This record gives sequence, C-alpha cells and structure tokens, in this order.
Amino acid sequence: MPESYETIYQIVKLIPWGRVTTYGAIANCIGNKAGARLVGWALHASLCREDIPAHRVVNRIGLLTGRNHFATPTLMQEKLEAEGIIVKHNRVVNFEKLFWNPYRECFGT
DNA sequence: AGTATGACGTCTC
DNA sequence: AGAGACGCCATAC
Repeated sequence: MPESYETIYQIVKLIPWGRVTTYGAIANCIGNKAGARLVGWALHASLCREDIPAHRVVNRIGLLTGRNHFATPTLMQEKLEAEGIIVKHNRVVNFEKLFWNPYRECFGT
C-alpha cells in the first residue's frame, strides 16, 4: 500500500470522538481534491488497521456508503451510534454539525 | 498491457 | 431542478 495512504490514515485517526468527516474533505486536504475515490480505497485498505476509525468517514452528504464493506453492513452504523451519532436511513443526522474539518489538523489548529 | 470498476465529487446538459 | 457524464488515482481482472 502506497505511503500516501498513511497521510489519510493520520487524518482519519485524528477525527475526534463523536465526529465525522467526508472523503472529499480528506482528499482536498491531502491535495487530491478530485481524488475522493482514492480516499475510499485508502479507507478500504485501512479496514485492516483497527486503529483507523473508518466508520467516521462518510460521503459529502453524510451517507454511510461504505457500510457494506465493513465486517457487517450494520457495524458502521452501530459504531457511529455508539459514539452518540444518530444514523437514520444510512445517513448521519446533524451531519453538518458533527462534520469535522480535517483542515484544522492540516493547516493548523 | 489494456480495460473496467470503485467507500466520491463536481460540472454540464 | 433533476439527471447524466466526466475526472481523479489506484486496484482488479
């Protein structure tokens, strides 16, 4: 797996508890603004790493598009709910509120 | 080696 | 406003 993925892993691991972010935000943060798909692949590879809360990463509208790739299709939602995040119809409720900006960690506090 | 597809996002018709 | 197509980088076949 490319080292570039490591950057994505770092950002994902930086996501605070009870917060979520989007693929595009991470992609844009690392430079691949248009490479949101790469983030998806990176996260897929990250599934092997338990240290990476990939369940906190959703698409731009807060939709749990990747839940199907987890151990169980409901694992992602369950984890989010475990953190106090309400998930309805595979969508994060108050997503805009729970959205965490990776820029804060990329550019600086 | 080339083609097709993918945890997405944005532009264009 | 809604729907369709394209682009990005990488992996899979």
